[in-house]
Amino acid sequence: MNNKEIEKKWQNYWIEHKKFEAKTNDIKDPYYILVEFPYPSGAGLHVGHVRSYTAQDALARMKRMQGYNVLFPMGWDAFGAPAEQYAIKNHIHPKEAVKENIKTFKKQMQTLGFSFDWDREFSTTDPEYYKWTQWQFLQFYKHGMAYKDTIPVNWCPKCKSVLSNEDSAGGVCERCGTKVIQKEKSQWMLKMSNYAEDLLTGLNDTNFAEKVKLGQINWIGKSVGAEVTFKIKNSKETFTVFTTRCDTLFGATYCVLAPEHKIVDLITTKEHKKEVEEYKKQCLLKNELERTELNKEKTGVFTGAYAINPVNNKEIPIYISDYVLSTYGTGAIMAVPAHDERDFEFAKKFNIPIIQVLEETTGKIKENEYKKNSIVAVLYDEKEDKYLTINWHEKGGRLFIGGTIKDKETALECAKREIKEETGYKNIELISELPKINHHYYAYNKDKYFNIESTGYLFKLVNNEKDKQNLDEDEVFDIEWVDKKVIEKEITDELHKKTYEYALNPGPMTGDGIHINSGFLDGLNKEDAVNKMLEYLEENKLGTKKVNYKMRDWIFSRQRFWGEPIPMIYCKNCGWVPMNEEDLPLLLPDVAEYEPTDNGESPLAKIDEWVNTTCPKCGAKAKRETDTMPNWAGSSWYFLRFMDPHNNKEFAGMEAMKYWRKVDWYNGGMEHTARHLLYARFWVQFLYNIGLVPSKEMIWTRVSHGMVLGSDNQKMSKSKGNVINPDDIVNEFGADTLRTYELFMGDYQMDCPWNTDSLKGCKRFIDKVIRLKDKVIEGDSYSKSLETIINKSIKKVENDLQTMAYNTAISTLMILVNKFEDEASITKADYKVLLTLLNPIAPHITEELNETLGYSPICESSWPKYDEAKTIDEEKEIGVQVNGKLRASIKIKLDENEESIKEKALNSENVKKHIENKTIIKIIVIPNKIVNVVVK
RNA sequence: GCCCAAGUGGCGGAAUAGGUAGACGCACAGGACUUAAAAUCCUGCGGGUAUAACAACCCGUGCCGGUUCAAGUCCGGCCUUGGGCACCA
Repeated sequence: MNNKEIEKKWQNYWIEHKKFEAKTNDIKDPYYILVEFPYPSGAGLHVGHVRSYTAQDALARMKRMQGYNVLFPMGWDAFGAPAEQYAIKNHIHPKEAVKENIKTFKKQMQTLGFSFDWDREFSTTDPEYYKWTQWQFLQFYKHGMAYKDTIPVNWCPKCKSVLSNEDSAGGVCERCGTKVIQKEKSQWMLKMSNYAEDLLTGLNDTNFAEKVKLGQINWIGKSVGAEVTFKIKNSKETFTVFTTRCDTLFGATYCVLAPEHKIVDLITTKEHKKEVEEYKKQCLLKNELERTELNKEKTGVFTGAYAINPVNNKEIPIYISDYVLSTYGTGAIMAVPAHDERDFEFAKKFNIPIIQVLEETTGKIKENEYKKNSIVAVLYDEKEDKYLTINWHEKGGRLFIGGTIKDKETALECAKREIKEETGYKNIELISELPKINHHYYAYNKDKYFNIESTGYLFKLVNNEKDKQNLDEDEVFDIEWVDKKVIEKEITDELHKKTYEYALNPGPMTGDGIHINSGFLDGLNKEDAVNKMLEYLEENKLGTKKVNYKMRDWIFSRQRFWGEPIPMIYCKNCGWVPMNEEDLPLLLPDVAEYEPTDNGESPLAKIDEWVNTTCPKCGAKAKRETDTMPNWAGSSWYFLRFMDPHNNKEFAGMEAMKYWRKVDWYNGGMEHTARHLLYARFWVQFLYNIGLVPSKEMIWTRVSHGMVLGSDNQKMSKSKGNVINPDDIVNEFGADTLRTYELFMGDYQMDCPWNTDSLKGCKRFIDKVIRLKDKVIEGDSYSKSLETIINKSIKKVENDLQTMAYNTAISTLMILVNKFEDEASITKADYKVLLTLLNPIAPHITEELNETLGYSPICESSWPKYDEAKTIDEEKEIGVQVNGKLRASIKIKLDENEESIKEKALNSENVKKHIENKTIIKIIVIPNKIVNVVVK
């Protein structure tokens, strides 16, 4: 028989005998394996799909043999724009296109032998399914979790169409290239922000990969801070800012309001009205991308108003700028340019004072320190690209110019004086004053500990004119101009090093340190100062502790045809009224035109007989909502439906869900780990809170796979011509070869390029397995010579399949096969165990070969057990090192005593050579691993 | 800019807990079988010094430094690539 016949034979066998049917309430333990259901595109199955489905299939097949009741379902996430586009073009109903595509996908999946339970198949576009998606939306609405709000959307003025973020990448319409603008639109929203904290803490009840959890955490974007209220000079208005750094309040030198902030118009003075109006207008013209991406240069205008800093009553100017978002926090900030990147940039541009309130600390703090103020001056010669340094040689190494500030002298005067005294240079120009540093050190010549506040300066050399130096007796050093490299290598003093860094990269100090210029916070570090300030604000009713999240509410409306209709009705008398639950599903109409309307309404808006209805509450004439749900809706709960797919009374029965508990193993693409998973968890948590699912988290482990790239290491795409069609591979090499190769190609969780030559290697491996059958002799126990490697292999393959190390599972089997080949004959038992271990990966050929041995099908047998004692070699070769270098290897018996190992090691010829005339300091023996002889 | 992941032969990739780096496969080279090809089998395959051959030695897991008897693996500092977020105060 050829490949195709064998594959067909077994695929039929599995289906006819319902081998993969998952029965709810089986007495066996449940195990739910889920792989993201695909969008059935016209392009057919991608080799990337094949990789993850095969991986999950292998796990499912092994788990079944291990005695679990495995639920391994498949379905279709078939709503979405491509089907709608196709429909517009060809004037057919998208459901027809979807039907065709599903047929293709399913056929492809079946030729690959995936062990899905097809009895549970459904599509999100089935009315029996989306009925429940709509029903769940109504629950959101009834529990106050869905509301309408006006939100700006991406709008293409030429296509007259609302665009998703993907369709408007780069700020232009994907189809016609017109610049996308923002248009306000009333949309349905789900109050997901209410769940921010629960979605965060819920992660503790999951076993997601760390990076997946991190993705969730970042998306939620929790930050703890304070809201502080500012009064306005000569006005009754106040405004509140959100800050995570209330410890820097003494350093606030201005405030910024988002241009959309409500009080802008109320506080803007007459003199500034025009500018403010103009700026606001500009902001409106910009689309979201321009506001965010074109952030090279800060813009903004002064309102003429002054805020009163509540901690020191200083008057500070209020600006408006679009670098403050109206949608986050309070839409207003206090700006601390000395300690925030953005504020620093803005302050530099608008010449706003910068007040340092936090000093970085360097050196080690000691008791009984003497305090003083000093400077470090960096003098730069632009022409030579060199810096002036003082070389104390052994007495203190290389430093910049430093010195102590005298009484009645400013820091700047001190810096200039020191340069002149120590080096003689007198024509210098100040470039910048650098942030102050709090430094602790020990002075050998004085035998004292010092704590200094050092001000750094960067000067430029104007010319080489010099006065005579004016040195103390103990000041013996060389003055040297050196370049960057020397500085980076030779200046090791922490204070000078740090000063140099500041000179090189002017910017705010955003790290930790100790507070200065901060009244009651002086001397505290960041954390303590934050807490103390919070206390102070709350005591004096100036502000409160506050938590903010980046995560916003979920915009749930799409102006599309091909999505679940939102089951809401607008009545002039009653407002928005939910449909009666018993009237669900609200079906999509059977029409053949799907062009959007000119004003950006969904295509549904044009279908009068569908739109016009009566109010469920008062019976008056009313209109249906014409927006549909986003693609994410149907996929937010499909894994629940798989637990009870034919239920026509509920979306899924509690009993069934309690039996299956949760998804044990969920595999999907990395690109979905943030949003899809977050939406799904939110959906489940809501259902849990209203008592409809058994636990708050319904997914236990989430893992992600790498992409299969083209052989050119690029993403596969038609335009690059590097697409591999799985059908071609199955035709030429067979499904088992393709499956084996896809798992063998590399680390499952990493991207990996396709290589047809490598695939041929897997074909060779399968052929070898087939040829082994000629060596099989009777015998129902393992050959003595193969016992150890067989036990080892069972252990390794079993372990690898459940840790996604598919590639090493296969290499283990290759090693086993090579070993079998070396034998003159192998027993039936030997062969059977090989076939069973390989079966999850290559199910067809292994079933066929197994049948020729006269055994019952592998899918009806159980997974082999290994004997731990027989997985260990009796004799082992270990390395012998001398001073960490490998010099010999010796054979040892399992658990041989240390003395005898040492003796063997020391007696190896090459080891003897290397320890000759040397003293053995110690001999390290790591049992069964290595010996290291340390000599001197 | 920030966060995450990854850098190992000609290539895909191994290396469980710090313990013989390069498993397994591909490609390549030589040989066997064959009229021939395919298939199959055998041998070699990180770089270098060296040798008739063996042995032996040196270097080697992105770069620099550290910890350790011992580092691909741990620590500190960089560089490069890929992915995610992107003015979130």
